[in-house]
Amino acid sequence: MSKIEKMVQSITPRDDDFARWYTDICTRAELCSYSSVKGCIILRPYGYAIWELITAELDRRFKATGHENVMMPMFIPEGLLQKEKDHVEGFAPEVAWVTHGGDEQLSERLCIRPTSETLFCDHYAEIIQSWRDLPKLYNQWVSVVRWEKTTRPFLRTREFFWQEGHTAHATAEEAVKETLDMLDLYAEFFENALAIPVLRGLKSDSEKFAGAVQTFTVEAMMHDGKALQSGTTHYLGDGFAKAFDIQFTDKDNTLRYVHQTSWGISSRSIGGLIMVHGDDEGLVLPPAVAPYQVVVIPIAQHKEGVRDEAVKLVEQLKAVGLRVLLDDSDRMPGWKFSEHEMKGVPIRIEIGPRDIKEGQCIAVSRDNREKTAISLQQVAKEVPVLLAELHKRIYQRAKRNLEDRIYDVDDWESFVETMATVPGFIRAGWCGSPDCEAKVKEVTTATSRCISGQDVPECALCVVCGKPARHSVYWGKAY
RNA sequence: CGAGGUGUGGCGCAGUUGGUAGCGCGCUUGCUUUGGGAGCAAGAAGCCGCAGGUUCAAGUCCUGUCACCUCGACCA
Repeated sequence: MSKIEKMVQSITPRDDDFARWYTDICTRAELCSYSSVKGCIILRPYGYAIWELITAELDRRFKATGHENVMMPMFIPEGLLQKEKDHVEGFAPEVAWVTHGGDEQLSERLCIRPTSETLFCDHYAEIIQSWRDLPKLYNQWVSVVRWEKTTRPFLRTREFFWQEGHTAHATAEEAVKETLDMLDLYAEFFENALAIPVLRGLKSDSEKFAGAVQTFTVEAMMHDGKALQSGTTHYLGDGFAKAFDIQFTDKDNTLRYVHQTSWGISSRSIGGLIMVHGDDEGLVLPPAVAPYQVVVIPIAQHKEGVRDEAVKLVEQLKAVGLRVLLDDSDRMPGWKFSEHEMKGVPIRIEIGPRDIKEGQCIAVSRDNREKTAISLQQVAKEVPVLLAELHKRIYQRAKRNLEDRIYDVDDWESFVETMATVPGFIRAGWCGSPDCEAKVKEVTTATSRCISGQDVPECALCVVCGKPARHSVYWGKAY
């Protein structure tokens, strides 16, 4: 069997079967393994390292905007979950229950948190007395459980890892501002850390969070044109406060209910990274969340001086704060190239006897495989530039993919036709009626991804019923 | 929950009319190699998902059961 055949075998080509390509990358790049429980994955060291970098990037942003981390229990007593009517209706079908402690049946069953609004509310009712106690800007990094029927690594798992922010404010205005500020923070994170451009907007009533007044979302487009809801922020109003009796004495000595928000980003974002940037060679990681930003591969390292030069190179790069791996294993160089491409390492540096003679090394960018010869004295200066350029390139490529595949359509027939034949989003007017929205879903399987913040032109009509449009909506098929 | 499919070394698979398990990759050790997945040699590793049944004899046939996969349905 030829070498080329071997390489082709190792991973399903992206355009042949996107779904298989995706799961191939998950396992071949050693991000995760399937566990013995359906829908629960094992995050392997490489996958977990990416998640750690994602959490570090986000956590830094949360702290900088005044949020504090806490840790709530993982169990919610049934009675507590049921306090807010819409909330329990939304989540009840997919919660896992604990019914026994040892051999004894519990007097009240406990659900394993699918999300923690109820726990935070219960706690807030206890600790919030005065306007001086507000705002409460809490966040937690935990896993939650939702008993999904169809599961896929990272994209939809029964247990997943996330952060959930929960805040309580004295006024509605302040809570709404928090909701929008966090939406902006999420969008900035996706663009600057993950190099993923997003659309941000409001969810329709049928798509919003159970118990929320308004849900905002950042939606990303995957390489195959499907949408991935990547982060949501919810304005909860005072509905939870009333259900949980979270009141405070305001400056004018009257009792008021708090106004709340919640917001989350999950390990699903790793799935987004794969599906936005990956190619037939494997993963492509943006430098900010790459466990190794540079891999140094010595060629013929047993030869005089090669390993020493490689070690010096690594030290230079580490000294400027880069995450660097020296791959001095006894594999063949070609094997190492393929392996680190599979893992999405942004920059590979080759250094062999030939280069050392020239006083240089060869840097190869993962996304375009372009080779640059760099003088050994200049690596610490040049490599960060290459990393920044790579980030910019993969962001721009993803942005073109998003923008080129948004279609403006104003009649129902072309809407159905476009949705059936062309991958991507459709931007079209919507009257706001749930019936029209439901019809889109029924006929095309696409859903309203978000309502754009832009004003609707006077003349615009609902693409379904033809009545005057109240919103401009992005429609698409979603993961 | 409906329809279909698959369970055999770590992974991917073969196993014919029933006769007591094999291939590729990977793994271990040694030597030679090293600029796109190296070569040679010697090794280790499987009661064939589980439980019954038929048979002199079951990976293979029958019954039951469990798990997983695909497509639907479902999925704040």
